[in-house]
Order: sequence, then C-alpha cells, then structure tokens
Amino acid sequence: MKIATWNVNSLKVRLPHVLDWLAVNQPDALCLQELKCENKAFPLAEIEAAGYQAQFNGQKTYNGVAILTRQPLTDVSFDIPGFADEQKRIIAGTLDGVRIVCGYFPNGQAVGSDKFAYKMAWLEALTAWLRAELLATPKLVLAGDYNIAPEDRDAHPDWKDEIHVSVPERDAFKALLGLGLVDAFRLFEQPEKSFSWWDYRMMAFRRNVGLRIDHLLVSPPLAEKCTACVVDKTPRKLERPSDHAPVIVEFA
DNA sequence: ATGGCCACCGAGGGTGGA
Repeated sequence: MKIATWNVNSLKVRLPHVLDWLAVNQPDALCLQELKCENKAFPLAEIEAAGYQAQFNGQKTYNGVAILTRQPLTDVSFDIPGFADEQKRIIAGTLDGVRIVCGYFPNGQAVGSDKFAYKMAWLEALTAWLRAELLATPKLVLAGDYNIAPEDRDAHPDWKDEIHVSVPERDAFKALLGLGLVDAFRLFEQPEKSFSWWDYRMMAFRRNVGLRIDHLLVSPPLAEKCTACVVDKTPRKLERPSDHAPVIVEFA
C-alpha cells in the first residue's frame, strides 16, 4: 500500500499537477490539504476521470482537506469530534483496514498569538481523539501538513522564526509520538537537509532553505511493514508549484 | 533596505500563509 500527503495550496490552481502526479505515482491514497475551495466547487469529475474517488471537507478561501483513493474509503469522518471549529482541517477514512487521518494543522502565525493558542488547543484535541481512534483501529496513518518541524535537523539554519520550531509545538509533536506513532520518514536513511516546504520568496527552493513540516506518522503495526518513505521534490520544480512537496510512504 | 512570493476576494489593496 502506498499513501501520500500533499499540501497543494489551492486545488483549483494545482489540479493539473495533482492529476499528473497521480498518473505517475499511482498511490492507493493521496491526502490533500489547503484545498481553498468549497465542496460544491470540488473538481470531482476530473479526479474520477483519473481513476480516483474523493472524500472532501472544504470551505471557502481557507483550509480544506481531501482523501483521494482508488478503492472506496469507508467510515469517513469529518473534523475533530467534540472540538468546536469552523475551520475544515480534518478528514478521515478507512482503507483496507487502515485508518487514514488527513490533517491540515493550524499555522500558529507567531508564538504567543491568539492563533498560536488555537494551534495548541487544536493539537491537544487531535491527540485526545487519536488516542481513541487507535484503540478502535490499531493500523493508523496520520498524514498531513503539521506545520511543525520536529527536530533541529528538520529546519534550515536560516529559519530564524520561532514558529514551527518552538518548544510547545515540538512537545505537541512528541505527544503524538507518545501515542505510539512513529515518524515514517525517520525509519530510513535520509539525505541531510531533507525538507517538504520552501518559501516562494528568496529563491528558497533553489537554495534548499526549507522546513520538514509535512509528515506521515504511522502506528506500530504499520511501522513494522513500512518499506520506504520519501519526499518527492519533482512537483516543486514545475511552473507555478505548490510551496509544499508530496511525501510518500509505502507498506509491504 | 527587516521584504522580496503566492492565492484569495473582488475590483484595489488587505489578509493569510510558513
């Protein structure tokens, strides 16, 4: 099984990239974030023509998540139960016994801001919900744009801001690991300075000044079967790219 | 020089992203 995550920064703009990427990579599931489109504007026909089904949780202008699959997704759920939130950041579904949770974690803007407080509350609610989800479905993947670089090696030294690398954010990431989840990327040897996001400005991609903030955390039964996890920088080199690259995990 | 880019909305510059 092959599962990928990709923050596309507008599905409308990036649809050609997504369709090309599906054709080349043929994942069993592709988790998308930052759709920036309402459900009624979701490009379902184009995705179905590419041989994929879609479940989506969209809103106007901001946020929005989807899971594309070749086979039907079951037990689809939306948002974090019991966490009052206007922002569409979570969709989950089950594929061949694997619970796939697709999340667009809050940015947080600046440490100490209102948006940072929202980010931390959201992370706490997510962690509590996943604790229960893992009991119900021991095979689980948490895929998405976490907006957290978990360790120093996940942020280029030129990243001077606190946001995405602060202690509270990293502690929240560790709390997810505390559920038993494993960072699939770190199960394997990786190049130094492996990132998944590069600022559009300052020629950041060409200089590889980035952050690794898109992750695939997997539960122990899946970690045992994990055979590969890579960042695919190919789409970031295209004209008018997303600022994020897809990350792919494979299981035997 | 403390911002440079991109997408959104909506009709121009403001907001948010990371």
